[in-house]
Amino acid sequence: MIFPQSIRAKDICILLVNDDHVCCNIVSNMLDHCRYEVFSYEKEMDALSIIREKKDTLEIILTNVHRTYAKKYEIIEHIEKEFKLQIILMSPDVSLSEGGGNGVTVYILKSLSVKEVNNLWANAMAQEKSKREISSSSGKSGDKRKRETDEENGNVEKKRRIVWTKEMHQKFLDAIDQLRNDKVVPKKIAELMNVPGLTRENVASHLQKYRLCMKRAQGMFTSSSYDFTDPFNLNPSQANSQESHWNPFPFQIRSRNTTPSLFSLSCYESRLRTFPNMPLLSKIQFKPDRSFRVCGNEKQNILLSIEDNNRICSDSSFAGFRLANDGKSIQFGQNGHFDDGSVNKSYIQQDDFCPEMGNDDSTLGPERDDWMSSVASLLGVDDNLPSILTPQQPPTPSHQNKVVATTMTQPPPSVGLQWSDWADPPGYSPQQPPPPPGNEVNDNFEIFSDFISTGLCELGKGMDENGVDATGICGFDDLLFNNQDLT
DNA sequence: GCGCCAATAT
DNA sequence: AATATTGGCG
Repeated sequence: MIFPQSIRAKDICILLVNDDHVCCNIVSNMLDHCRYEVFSYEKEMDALSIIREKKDTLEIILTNVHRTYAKKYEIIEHIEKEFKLQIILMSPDVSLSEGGGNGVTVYILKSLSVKEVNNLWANAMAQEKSKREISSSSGKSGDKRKRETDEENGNVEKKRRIVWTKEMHQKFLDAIDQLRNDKVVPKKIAELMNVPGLTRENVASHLQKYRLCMKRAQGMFTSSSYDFTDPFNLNPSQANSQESHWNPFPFQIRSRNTTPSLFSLSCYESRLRTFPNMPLLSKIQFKPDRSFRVCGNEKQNILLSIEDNNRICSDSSFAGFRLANDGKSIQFGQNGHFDDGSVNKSYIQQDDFCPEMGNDDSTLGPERDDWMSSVASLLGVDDNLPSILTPQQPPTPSHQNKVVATTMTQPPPSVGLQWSDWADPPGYSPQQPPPPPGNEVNDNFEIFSDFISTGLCELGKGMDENGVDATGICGFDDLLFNNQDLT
């Protein structure tokens, strides 16, 4: 763990010692909004050494001392004694606020609400102000020296680092959109955005990065240009608009999620954000006794495959989708086996839908419904997916040893997505992978050999409700694409 | 002076 | 990591 080197004196410098990310986020957002700096740190002991190192710039310690941490009082007292810093303690543990913990200025009981942070912040501001007034009136001479180097007004107002909030970025995008026929240049964008204090340089810098992202994103997909109107990945997000940091890379996702019991496919979410105006596919859930793999090929497409009982690519376990090489279509399908042993490699059929989702072929369980509506939302169609998914020509066992690729009906053209089967993109020649040891037939390899290569990654580990180890979900941050770590 | 880009700084 | 700054060039 490396503490940010950029730590420096601002109006107030706070060290946030926290292992609770929700908490961290709330606080961070608040502080960002107030233009204060906050640094989070996870390990108490590490934090202590940081405090020692940075004590001259730190003014408040905001800490979430975990109740299981044996030395919690020690730390608090230590901070108090050694550094004479304000301590704000957050804890879910009521008893902490009663006994022990000398030197704690404010207690916050978790979980934390925005309102509480507001109050806290007002409090901290007030304290700081009075402290400042005192110190500036008592140590005038020292201060003056500094002031004088600032020349005259003493109000050079160091250029405020602008924060590209989602709103601002949206304005930025809107401006570009308005300029669609004109030349898109920083000056005009800045004018159209009409944000006070925003300079041409600011916009130029942002534009530079925007274009860079565009280029990278384009490169992700094959040849043809894909219209990324939102390479910054902001539009479809319902996230807190106050959030100041956005993810410049379209396909990154949040951190690893190892929810036990039921996994939700967060990686899909981020994937789908590459499609403007498309609703997020937020929930596809799998039973925990299945394992997942996310594979990437050199074209940066991804898909999700499901292992059956920890055996890779066994009988009838595949579900997933991938971006077609036109960059505008999504292909998805399911591997199905017929009674006579023939394999249907690429269709989605209503009646034996998603056995790997934990449903019996005949069952229309809630999970299936979830899945269906997820796919529906993925495709931007209404929830009546079954009618869409009904194959035009239902595959029958008579298709012996033949790949059945059922073409689906078209979704509304507005979405611009095409149903298609798993056919390889033109000009694509898959490499024959070595047959996996012990597996006579490996249908998934046959179909998806292009995906299953060096980019393959094992997903996070999780436990199911019986304590059985199950492989969970991963994010793109675990993936290597083109041998490049994208994170 | 502007816009673009890459490199570099904060 | 995100943004700013700078310098070179058209």
